[in-house]
Amino acid sequence: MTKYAREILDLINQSDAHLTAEQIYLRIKEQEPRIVLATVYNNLNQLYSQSLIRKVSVEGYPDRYDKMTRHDHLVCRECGGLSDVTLEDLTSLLQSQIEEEILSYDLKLSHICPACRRKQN
Amino acid sequence: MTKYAREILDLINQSDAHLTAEQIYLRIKEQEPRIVLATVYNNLNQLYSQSLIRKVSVEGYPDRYDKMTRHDHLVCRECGGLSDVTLEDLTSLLQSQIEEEILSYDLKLSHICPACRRKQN
DNA sequence: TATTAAAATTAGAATAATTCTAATATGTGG
DNA sequence: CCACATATTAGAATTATTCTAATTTTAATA
Repeated sequence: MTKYAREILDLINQSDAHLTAEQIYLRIKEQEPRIVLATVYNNLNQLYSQSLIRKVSVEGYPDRYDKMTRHDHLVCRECGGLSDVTLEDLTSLLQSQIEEEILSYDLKLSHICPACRRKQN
Repeated sequence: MTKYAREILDLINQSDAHLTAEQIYLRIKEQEPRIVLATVYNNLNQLYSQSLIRKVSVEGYPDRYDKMTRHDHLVCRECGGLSDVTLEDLTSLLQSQIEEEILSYDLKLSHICPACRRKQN
């Protein structure tokens, strides 16, 4: 694994935010001023295809990258904001209901985040 | 609801495919040759914000539109292909595990579709 | 150590999906 | 029929992401 790949992976694993490629680029750039956005994308794609990171896509927003630790997501219907939530592992419950072999699953719960709820009232 | 909105909604409700905006545009255009892609997007956005249709986003592919009927999705890890699968409704099981009010949820199961499995071997 | 080949990175153009803007058309209530 | 609101069109603009070609770095080898 290259230096950049390592740094990007560490950043994602250490951060609780759900960073976009652009945000990751800006963060890494603080330490590595010569890095370019395409390199970040290249590395993210590689890390992703090696299953070292997750990609979270919410319609209307750029993809965000996340650690592999098992957890689900709350997505705010208003602002698209993501937060982590850990619910019971549903793999076997789901697998028992279909023939198809499930490799993994992705569960997103939609809600209104506290900040947006405040704005609404 | 306008004529175009109605036609787009009907198309989505009648089709089992998970159509992209572009595909919807081409289909509607057969009957309504003057329609323009932006109109399709406008109408899709409106239908979506009225909760009359769903939007399914899989990273790496354009958003697809789907009927509201309760069901989950199988997403092929290789080709991004979507298929429907109806598993038990998990709302109350999930809601019982967190305080936050869940408005809805979106469950995607990742697998390798039969076509891609054949290619692999 | 110098040479080479492979892999990674850079720079910037290209692409694809979607949104925006301004002008025009259509529909609707008074 | 008029005036206004809403929808649609045309096409430019934007955003996220990928691609291409040139350059740099790395690793392996003579």
